Amino acid sequence: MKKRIVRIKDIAERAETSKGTVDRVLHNRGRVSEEVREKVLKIIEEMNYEPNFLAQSLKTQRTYQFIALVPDPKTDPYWEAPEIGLAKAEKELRQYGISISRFIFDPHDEESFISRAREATAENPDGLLVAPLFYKEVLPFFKEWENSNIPYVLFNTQIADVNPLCYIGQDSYQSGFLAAKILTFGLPSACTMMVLHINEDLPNSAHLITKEKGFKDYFVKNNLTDKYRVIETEINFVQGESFDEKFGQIISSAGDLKAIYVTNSRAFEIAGYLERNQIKDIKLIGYDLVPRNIHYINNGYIDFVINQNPLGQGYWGIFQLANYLVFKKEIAPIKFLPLDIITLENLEYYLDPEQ
Amino acid sequence: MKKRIVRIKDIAERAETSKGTVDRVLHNRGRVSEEVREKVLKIIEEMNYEPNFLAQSLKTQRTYQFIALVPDPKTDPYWEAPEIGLAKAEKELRQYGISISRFIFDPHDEESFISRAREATAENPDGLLVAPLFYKEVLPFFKEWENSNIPYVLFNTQIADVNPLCYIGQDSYQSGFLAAKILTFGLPSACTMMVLHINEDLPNSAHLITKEKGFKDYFVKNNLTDKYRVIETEINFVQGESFDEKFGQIISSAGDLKAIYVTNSRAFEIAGYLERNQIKDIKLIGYDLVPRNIHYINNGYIDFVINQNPLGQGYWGIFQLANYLVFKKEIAPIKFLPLDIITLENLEYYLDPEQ
DNA sequence: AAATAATATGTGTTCGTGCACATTGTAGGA
DNA sequence: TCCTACAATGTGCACGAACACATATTATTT
Repeated sequence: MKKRIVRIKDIAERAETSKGTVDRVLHNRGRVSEEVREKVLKIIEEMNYEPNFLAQSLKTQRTYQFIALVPDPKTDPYWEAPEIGLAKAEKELRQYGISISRFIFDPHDEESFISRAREATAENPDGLLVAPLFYKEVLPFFKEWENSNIPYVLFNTQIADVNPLCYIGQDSYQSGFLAAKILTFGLPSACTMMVLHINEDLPNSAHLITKEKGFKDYFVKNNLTDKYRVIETEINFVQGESFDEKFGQIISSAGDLKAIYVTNSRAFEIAGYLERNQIKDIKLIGYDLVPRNIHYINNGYIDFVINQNPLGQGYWGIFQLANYLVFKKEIAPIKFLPLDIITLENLEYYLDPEQ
Repeated sequence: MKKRIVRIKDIAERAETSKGTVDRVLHNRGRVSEEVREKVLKIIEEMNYEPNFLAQSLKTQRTYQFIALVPDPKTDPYWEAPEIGLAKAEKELRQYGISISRFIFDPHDEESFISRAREATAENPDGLLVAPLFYKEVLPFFKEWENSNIPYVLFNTQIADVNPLCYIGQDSYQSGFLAAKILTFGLPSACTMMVLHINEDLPNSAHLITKEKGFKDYFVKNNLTDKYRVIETEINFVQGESFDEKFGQIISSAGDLKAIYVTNSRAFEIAGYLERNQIKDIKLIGYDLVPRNIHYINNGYIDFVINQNPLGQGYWGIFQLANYLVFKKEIAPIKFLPLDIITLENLEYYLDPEQ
């Protein structure tokens, strides 16, 4: 069952022509009579020719510059993970001539995003990976990139009605829906649950609203609105201010509160509060394996987190660009990463970055 | 920041010698004076030479034959998934000269395993991927493979005190532990839980015993033995026999039964029973996304499954062989795949085989 | 000292592809 | 009829590594 590799030379022989001509047919370089062209195409089909990727890549020595337009990891530990994924992809893809430049912006500063995006565009890269945190600000760049035919991959934040090469991330709606399911599973009796947005600029964060909607819809779709009361709260945690006092008031006015669903990776703020006040009968669910969340999973104040796999988002984002540009694969426009449910007992298996 | 690729020729120039000599140093082919050898090695180090994998692979045209010694998918749908993973790895690795032969055995017949393993060994492959279901029978083959220096990767069933290239699969103990956690989370009140082994030859299935131990230990370690009663049952489901009657008796004699933990992928047998008898207050947790389990997750009779990611096991198994033999990477001796918790609300994201 | 053996080092071809360049073929204009 | 223009086709080199083979250098024997 030894599969003989079909080479350009083999095709040329069968077609009674030379490898130059076959090459011209393969790459549509013209200067081939229609008659020969068809004959060669037919034989290519028949012999099931597949270009030898190794030889191709060795010969052309083509290099690809990708740019990752991502938030500064120093501002929020969440953004450390995509960088790890980027680095992993970079390492694996270097031998194919792919290099990745980072253009780092401040996730709380639109202006910094705009100037970094300008710089990135000026570099005229072969592909872009973008965390499009600022909806309004990023739109004109999409246009620009489309005009210059630069494929761009979006991750973390899904944006409707644009045409990226693909989106990589989670289904925000469904992740809210899942959070509701888990909490309901653990709280068979009627109670109050809270959706909590911490330190977020909500009008600019459509995906958080989508999570909240998914969470609330779970109760509607399962006819549980009479049993559970869902309240929504926003809170800003400012260093130095008395968070505990502020949040204590919120809790005491919330009635029979038994569960809190934090829509971003800052569940550790609440876990800290619960620990300081020795509150053990409020279930807490949040997002992401950032170090402080891991700490509170380990000591039991966070019950579950949903892993958004930010590492995988960075990794797959770059890989999709490579798949498209280098390996010429078809790319599905959306790659939803799984909604991993993580709790103390399966935590450690998600910490291995090798995965 | 353009990284100039370092070639053998570059090293030869810097060392004032020829590429032939550098090549001899690189491959320890001898016939090089100690003096030159050291100089070349030093320069290789200095210039940070990394062989161009593409050129290497193109030139050598080395082919690798891997053999997958796996159970017949026709006997149990669980075994369909590793085959999909194998096929995926095969496709990605074909261009590196890797081919995979399947040696399929009957998972209920030791003899068929032995004869397939004999045949596989006789082929003298470059690497083996084995599901070592039969502990006693597989041991002598490990010896043989080690003597012939054939690396072998184990998956699905972990075996102690042998030296595979690596093991790929789950931590059975921890998965039982996790199952107990989930059920306890959903059942805050005291009740009885059942560990159920369906159609299994227990003495030959150490990993199922390990799961059971993990499950039971959860209650011990969390001081819950007074609250929850855990019972253990084995049942064989034979086509045609009245399963419902047999199982009905088991249930009714079990007292306040509120949860069943099925240790293999056959939770669907119980789900079917629960559906036929319209029992809705028994939580059911099992393993794996086989089609019939998916069916019962969708209609609510299975609450959770833990995904053993059999597809990933096949995929990674082959990839580890390739990483070791072809890409010369270091291989960690154990690769535990995550304990994915799957329920209706996040099911679909685990069904995409592309992941 | 010359012949031979043994060791050390250098050169050239090959893998499959892409592309530059060389060659052949043919039609049309002088 | 010869020359030119241009389309059609063929040839050869390069990419980086591996290996066979050729050549140079030194050591050993006669």
